Amino acid sequence: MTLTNNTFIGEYAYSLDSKGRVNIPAKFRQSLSDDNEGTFVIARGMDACVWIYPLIQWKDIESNLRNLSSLSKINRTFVRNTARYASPSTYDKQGRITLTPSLIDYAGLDKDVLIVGMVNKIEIWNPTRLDETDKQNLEIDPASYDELAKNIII
Amino acid sequence: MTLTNNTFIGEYAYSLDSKGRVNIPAKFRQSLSDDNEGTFVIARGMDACVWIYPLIQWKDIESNLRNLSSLSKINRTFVRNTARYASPSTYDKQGRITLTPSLIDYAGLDKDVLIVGMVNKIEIWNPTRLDETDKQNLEIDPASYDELAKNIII
DNA sequence: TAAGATTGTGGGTAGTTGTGGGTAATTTCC
DNA sequence: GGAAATTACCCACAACTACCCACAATCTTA
Repeated sequence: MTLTNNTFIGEYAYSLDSKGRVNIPAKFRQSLSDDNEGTFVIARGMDACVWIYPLIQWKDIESNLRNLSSLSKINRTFVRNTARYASPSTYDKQGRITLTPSLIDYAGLDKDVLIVGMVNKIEIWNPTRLDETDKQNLEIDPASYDELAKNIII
Repeated sequence: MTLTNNTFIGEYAYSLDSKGRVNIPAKFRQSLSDDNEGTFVIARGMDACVWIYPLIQWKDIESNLRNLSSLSKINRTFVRNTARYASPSTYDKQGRITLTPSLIDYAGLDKDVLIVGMVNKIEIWNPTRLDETDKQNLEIDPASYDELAKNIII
């Protein structure tokens, strides 16, 4: 059963092989609409993980970046930080994408990885790091949850 | 996999040889549309790096410069600084373009260089200088950064 | 329950890519 | 005009990547 196109939920324990390849869960691949041509864009996450966007989602980001004039220093920095660590990756016949050494290093990935659906994108974690991050986030100020509640109905 | 035409993302560690040549990453060359005829325009970056535009992108910039009245002093200065150090460069059979000594000097380039995709253009950095620039940019006011991020959903 | 299809994982191979250097053509300068 | 320097073009090789095949485990279906 496929939910909405290009929407990803759920958590999967997969493995990263010696060539830097990870399988994209079949459910996620099925959710990917055809206009993505089997391609994702991998990038640095804001947390210590890898972010994976469907191609068309990324194109949206890209066209926003394109409209930022490089005359302004802050724009240059923003574009550089966003684009620098991103790269397209098409999955092979087995459904795997190849991660860059730089991203594997950034996310501290080892053989065992955790793949997490984040609705409009996918995250790849070192399980240990995700645990640590979870613990830190337990201390989130309840007030900021209240703030969130204004914007989303659960 | 090719993204949009004339769009460049990702970071690559390449080398500048004794003849002043740098390879343009294969992914970037594939992204270059045919009407560029394998030609880039190299210029001084606003940061301490070399900027590389696809030819047709540069033509666009040229026509914008053309529209700046030379009555204003700042316009004259801007046009002069932009045009002065720019020059076209076609890549050879191996995919390399030749940089001018003036630009190599300006960007302080050595053997090891970092090639960064900036969406509509390419930057070539001395890795050490980029590190330094990154550190300086940490001091950017977070508020203005957030302002940017507000308009771009990542 | 059993057979078939699908999915995740490992590894081999051929083609591509990055890098160095050589030679011929072109330009520059005296 | 001719010598020196520079530039453009070509070849070669090593490293890497993309593509292919194989197999075991799981899920689906009759």
